[in-house]
Amino acid sequence: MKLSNQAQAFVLHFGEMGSRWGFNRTVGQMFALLTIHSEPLNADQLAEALKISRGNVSMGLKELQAWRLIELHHQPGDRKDYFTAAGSIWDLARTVFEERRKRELDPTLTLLRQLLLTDPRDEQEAQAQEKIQEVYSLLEMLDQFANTLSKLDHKDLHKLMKLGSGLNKLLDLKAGVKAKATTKTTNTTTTKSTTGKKAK
Amino acid sequence: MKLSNQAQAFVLHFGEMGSRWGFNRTVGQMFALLTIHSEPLNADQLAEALKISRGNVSMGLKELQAWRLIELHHQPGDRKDYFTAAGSIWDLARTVFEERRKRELDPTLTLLRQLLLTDPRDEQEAQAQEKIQEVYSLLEMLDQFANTLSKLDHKDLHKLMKLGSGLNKLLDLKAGVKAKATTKTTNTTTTKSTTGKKAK
DNA sequence: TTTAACTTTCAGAAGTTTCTGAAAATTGTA
DNA sequence: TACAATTTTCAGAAACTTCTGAAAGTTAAA
Repeated sequence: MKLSNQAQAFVLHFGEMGSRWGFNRTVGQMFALLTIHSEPLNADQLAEALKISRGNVSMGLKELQAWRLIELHHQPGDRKDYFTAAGSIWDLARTVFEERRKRELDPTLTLLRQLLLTDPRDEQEAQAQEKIQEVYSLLEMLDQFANTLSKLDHKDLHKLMKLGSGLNKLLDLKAGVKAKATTKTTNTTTTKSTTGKKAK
Repeated sequence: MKLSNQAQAFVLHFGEMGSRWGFNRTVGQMFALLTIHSEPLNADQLAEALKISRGNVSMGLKELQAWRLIELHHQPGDRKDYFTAAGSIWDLARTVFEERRKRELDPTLTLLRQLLLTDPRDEQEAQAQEKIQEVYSLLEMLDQFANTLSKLDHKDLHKLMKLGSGLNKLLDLKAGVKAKATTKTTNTTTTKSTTGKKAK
């Protein structure tokens, strides 16, 4: 398994960034590699390509399975386990999204809900309670929003893409007036579609 | 500085979660404390309340300032620096959001854009390129979306909250009467989940 | 059965991040 | 200016995370 420069750069970058998205460097690399490589890969291939130990690969695969980001396959006449990324890019992004929501947002909401149940004992606590309520409202909104987003299918996603930065317009549309033209000119960075081909 | 149970719970939780949102435990705690405490606090008070060293507080404050999440104040006749959270909860959330986008999404978009410039040298690379294009499209969409969201003011936010999970309706609304010819096949792949416990 | 092909586990090593506290730097007042 | 109040820095210690590789475990086929 020799990686092209392209694949190498992609994989290394997702290793660094991966830690931001909830998994460690090698898990991020493994996921990136399984994502750009269309053929299934086995543990030895991953270990060789990423130059990491076999044991590390085993642990990484376990974690990626816990995240439901990879799928196990078998090749006829070969006892090795082969893996691919589970589903389309959008499926993967959605899974990461959803999983993080479960892990990061839900526990916080649970705690805040609990804190809001006890009555404040003095002025100080009353003010704190108010802040907690605000945080709670915001996070709950985010949670619902994420929930809705993650339920969208591929088609809806494309609609949303086409709307682009038109969210403002949508808000106006739904809410009626709002004449206050804040001149929010969302400057849309234009993609240079280099490949010519429209992405599959 | 003695924290109420309520404050204690809030602060500790945000310490744990904070690391997910891009800063470390104590920075998360400091931020949480400054957020629920309505009065400005100085470095010594933070150190005492959170039981951490003075030096650590200094570093944490520096980081919070870099994130533009806190504000410096002075009390007449007191040379100490006092800090409060910068703005409303929504302002804070937006700042965190925006800052993370800059740090996490933008570098990735830059890299992917670069990768898309070089022509694939074989079939394998062509397929990889396609995947990269897909990832790029998705992330760019997210980026624009986040960008739009972070520009919404408090009022728009409340509208959005009221819409709640009505995003679907909005999508239908905007896209015309496109009949539901597309049956939503929401869950595509069901992984054979061995769902082991997360490794210790 | 037994064996060989393969995967998983886990103790300790290596690497990384965070924290402390004493010393250095900065600042305001007299 | 001198000094005291305050903040910042940073070397090393402590805490935490990740990685390796040998050994244990599992499985399929002979």
